[in-house]
Amino acid sequence: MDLRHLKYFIAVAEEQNIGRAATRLHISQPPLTRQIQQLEDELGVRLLTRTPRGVELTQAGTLFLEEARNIRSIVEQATERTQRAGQGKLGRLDVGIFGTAILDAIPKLLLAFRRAYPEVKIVLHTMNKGEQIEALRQRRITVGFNRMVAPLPDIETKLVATENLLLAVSHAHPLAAQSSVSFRDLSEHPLVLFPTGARPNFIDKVMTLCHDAGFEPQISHEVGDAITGVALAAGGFGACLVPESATSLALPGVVYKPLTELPPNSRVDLSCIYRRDDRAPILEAFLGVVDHVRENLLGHP
Amino acid sequence: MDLRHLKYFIAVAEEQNIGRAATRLHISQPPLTRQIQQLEDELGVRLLTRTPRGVELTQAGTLFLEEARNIRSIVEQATERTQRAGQGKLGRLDVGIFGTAILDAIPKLLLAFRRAYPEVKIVLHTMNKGEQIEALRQRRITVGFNRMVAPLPDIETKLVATENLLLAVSHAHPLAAQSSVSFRDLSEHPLVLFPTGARPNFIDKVMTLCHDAGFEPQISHEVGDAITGVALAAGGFGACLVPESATSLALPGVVYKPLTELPPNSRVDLSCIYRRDDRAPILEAFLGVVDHVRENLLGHP
DNA sequence: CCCATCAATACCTTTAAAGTATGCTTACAA
DNA sequence: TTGTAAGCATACTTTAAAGGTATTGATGGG
Repeated sequence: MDLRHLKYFIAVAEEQNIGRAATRLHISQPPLTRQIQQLEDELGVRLLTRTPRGVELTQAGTLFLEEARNIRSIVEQATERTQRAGQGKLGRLDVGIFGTAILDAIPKLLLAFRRAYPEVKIVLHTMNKGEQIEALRQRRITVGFNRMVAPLPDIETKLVATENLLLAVSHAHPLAAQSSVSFRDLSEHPLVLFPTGARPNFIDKVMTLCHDAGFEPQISHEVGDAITGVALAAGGFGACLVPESATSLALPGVVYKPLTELPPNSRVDLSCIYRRDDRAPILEAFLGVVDHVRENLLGHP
Repeated sequence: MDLRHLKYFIAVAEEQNIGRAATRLHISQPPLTRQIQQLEDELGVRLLTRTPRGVELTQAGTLFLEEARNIRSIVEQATERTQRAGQGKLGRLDVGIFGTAILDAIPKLLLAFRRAYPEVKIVLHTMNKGEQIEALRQRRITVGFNRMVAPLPDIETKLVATENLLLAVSHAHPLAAQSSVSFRDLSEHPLVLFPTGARPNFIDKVMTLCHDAGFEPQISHEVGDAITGVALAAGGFGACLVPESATSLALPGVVYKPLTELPPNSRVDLSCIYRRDDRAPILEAFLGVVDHVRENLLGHP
């Protein structure tokens, strides 16, 4: 049996007349007669009774008509769903997230993507940089978000945004009282740095900036993530350099101070990473949204 | 698209290798490659990524695999259901019923049929003889049950059972006291007859029997149906001749007396009627059950 | 660097679907 | 009753498409 048989049978059943059905199907009558006979033979069931004015359905034929219409509609739906999946409009996107970006840039991006592709299910996985790269290679995620990604042969990197550096300090901290804080002022105060884990990371960035500015930073603590860092700053354990998006972390007792006289390249980048060989339509769609959002929503130089 | 494409795609998806899938499908590799390409072209969707070791599914391909399996299973089910319908095992049987036979023979028959063909829905329609014939011609029913059916060119008749005549009388009736009642005794007593409506009917049968026995019956009342007739007999309005199956009607005050010295042909028949040109498998099935039940369950000479 | 594996392409064969012509049955009308 | 028209079925031809064989091209492993 064949989908053609179903189409033909539906036409014949609806016209109650093989000749008219043939006209409607843009074929001649004899092949249609034969296809219907073939269908009946294959099922071993008489679907039509031949009358002098045409044909009429048997009980089995009536049932088969319903079934045939049902099958055709299911095939149609399957086709459409597959096509939407092929256009990246239907399916699932596994995303690796990490760091302060989840406080600002990532939600904006994901919301924009969801608005454009509402039928794509977004699954978030919190993992650090090394885990993200591993997960990309094993195809457990399709995109990851991270900062300071070193180039890799199989992983493509796409800049999503750059942010200014701010200083998080307790309101009791001496720098909190200053109307403006220069980057060089940091040489006089112990710093809380983050994150620990895979290098190079934000710590290396800060160290480089300090060296470029001509001083060696006093390191108070190295902690795992921005939240811990800001919390320590709030508790007076030191000043903490954070990307702009961390200001969403409104912990009690914390003030965020802008910095003046920053060395060049002091902005921190947020990138998304994905397999260079991945041609999945959902990824293409996502990267399109990234481009679009970067131009419209996120701050950049 | 074609069911063949689905079958081929499922094989390829399961083998993850076009060559192996071709072997499994008993065709060679190139046509299979082409059929898959054709499917992809038609959908406009890439379903497979070609790898050096074979192929693997894209996200859209994974979705389409599910859809394809689903469609095939639905087609399979539709085929089976249609075949069962073609064998009279699935569908609907509209039955016209009437008279005292609904008290005994018809329930036995319908129960036997339901046991043999549990997936056939039986719909009962109470209608008299004329209505049954009309309904058969209009195909509103497929079989009817009746007594004393005159031959008709388009309606076939099949004897289901014959029954003896009994006399229903009030326990206060003079005949109730006799140890045996002869048919000729009826000449001395007024009779309640039924049914009114389409002739010839049971009334004509009784009249003919009386004439054959050499007397003119005294007619007390003519009523619409057996239940009314027996009720009148119970009330002392006269004796009422009934088929054996009416004894299921155990109205208070009624006794059923067998008759002796009955004239020949005194048994009453129950027949089923159906369109002579009807070849519906469910009807064939039903008639088969009728034959079977008549031999095993119902009394006959 | 070559070989094995596997998909893709080119070209030919075979199957089956579509077309044309015609026959057969039956209802309807003269 | 017979002629006629409508409509399905059959016989035969054409054409389109599925399948086969041989070969090429790409890629990872030894």
